Amino acid sequence: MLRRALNFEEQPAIRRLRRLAPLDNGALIALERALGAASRFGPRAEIQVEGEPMAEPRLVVSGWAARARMVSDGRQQYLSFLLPGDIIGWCYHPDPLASSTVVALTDLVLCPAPSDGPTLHQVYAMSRAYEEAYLLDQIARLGLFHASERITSLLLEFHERLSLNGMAQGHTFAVPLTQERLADATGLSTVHVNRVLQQARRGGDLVWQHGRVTLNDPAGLAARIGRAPVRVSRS
Amino acid sequence: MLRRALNFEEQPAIRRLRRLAPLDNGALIALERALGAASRFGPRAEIQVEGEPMAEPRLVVSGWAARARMVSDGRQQYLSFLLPGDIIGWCYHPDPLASSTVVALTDLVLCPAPSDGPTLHQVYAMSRAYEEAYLLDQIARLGLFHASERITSLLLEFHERLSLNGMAQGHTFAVPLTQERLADATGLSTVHVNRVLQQARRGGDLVWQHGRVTLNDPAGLAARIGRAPVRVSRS
DNA sequence: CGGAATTTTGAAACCTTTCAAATTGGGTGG
DNA sequence: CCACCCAATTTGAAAGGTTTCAAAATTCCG
Repeated sequence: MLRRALNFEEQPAIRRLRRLAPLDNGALIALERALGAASRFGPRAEIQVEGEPMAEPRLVVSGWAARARMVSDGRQQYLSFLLPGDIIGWCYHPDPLASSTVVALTDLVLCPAPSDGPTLHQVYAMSRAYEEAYLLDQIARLGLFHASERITSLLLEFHERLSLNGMAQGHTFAVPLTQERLADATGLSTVHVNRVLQQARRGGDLVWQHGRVTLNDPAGLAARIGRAPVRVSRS
Repeated sequence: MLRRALNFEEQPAIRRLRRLAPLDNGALIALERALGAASRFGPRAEIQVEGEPMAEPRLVVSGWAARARMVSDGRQQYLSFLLPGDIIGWCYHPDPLASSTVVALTDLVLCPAPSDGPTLHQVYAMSRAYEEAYLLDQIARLGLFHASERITSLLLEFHERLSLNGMAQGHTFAVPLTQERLADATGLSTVHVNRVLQQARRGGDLVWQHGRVTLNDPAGLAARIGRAPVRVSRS
């Protein structure tokens, strides 16, 4: 039992939630119980479909997903990424319709997001604020940046978020995305993503091998594109 | 008194809020009182600054504002537009920091957003949901669309929103933006916005004169770019 | 080991930006 | 009411970044 509890608190999802706001015992118990009701999805599974009623809110336990908009000719734009510890479908109004499709990018484990008590509401509110801030970053990325800056900026976001939930090892972290998906996120063509990535590697900015990325100088890259860490609350 | 009350309900801001959710008498009274405490800003006034603590939530009574990200070299990207009836700074977590700068684009009148009772909370939740949906649209616009589609898409958004709050007359509505600002919103250069707009006029898609836009066939334009009206709730 | 998915390459076409200058338009003061 | 000025729009030409298409090379997985 003790072992299990320990393991529980080391889960990236729980780590993230704890960093957003202090969790009391009741919240931790509710979360541990919710984890027991987790369900599993394969890559390309659609967790939520744009325009359809939203399901109950869920917590990403492990794996990556993306919010996406698709257009008729098959192209798609990733709006944001959902990583372990992120919340899907938390809503403040009745009868909500999904404003985006959510698709699993890897094997994905979700569990119900327990909503007992004000502590968890607090945490979800923080989570929501971060989510919105990253949406704004994504707009600035697409509207203001060139190809290589877009990719740098997105990788820095991954690094920041994966550091928060304990999934980064220093400047290294797993990115389970193909270049095609990176293109869907950055509004570029796959071919161009490939070329820009090669240039970044040759320039010594990063190493990308076997699904793992190492940013050689995250702070330097951030400075180069004028990026500051995302903050949503004073405390 | 009766006259005043009538005028009150015809304000675009109030019209919008009423469409989001039914307002009970208490809410209407609170709103009318809040309008009495309105304050006025000139173009370029900064209502909120990215990274600084957020002020109390406010309601846009009249005029246009934009949420923006700026970079050091003076360029800026508009993230979204704030029109009469929109809410600025409504937040669900404590000690919030602004994740974007809000700047007045015209003469702007704001009033405190009253927060008495569940009715108004409901309305603000709906407003928030729309705001997020339009942010997602903006991402898709920048990531997926070509110049002319971006502009069309944005004008359709304006038309939709200004219809909701009663500020559109059929297919015609005021757009108090210069081409330079349209460029800031669409991630294009001013020069290119100019050329695309000329083409749209010559193609008979729209008329833009004296700050007023007429879309000759909104539904046709929407179909051309695959746009559906934004919906956030089933009801 | 074989087959599918992913990454890589080349060259040409395309869209968009940049720069600089001319033109138009709107508002102000004389 | 006209002259003037500043802001906004318009124009041209050249440079630049990105896409497209098609095919080759590589990697991954069963």
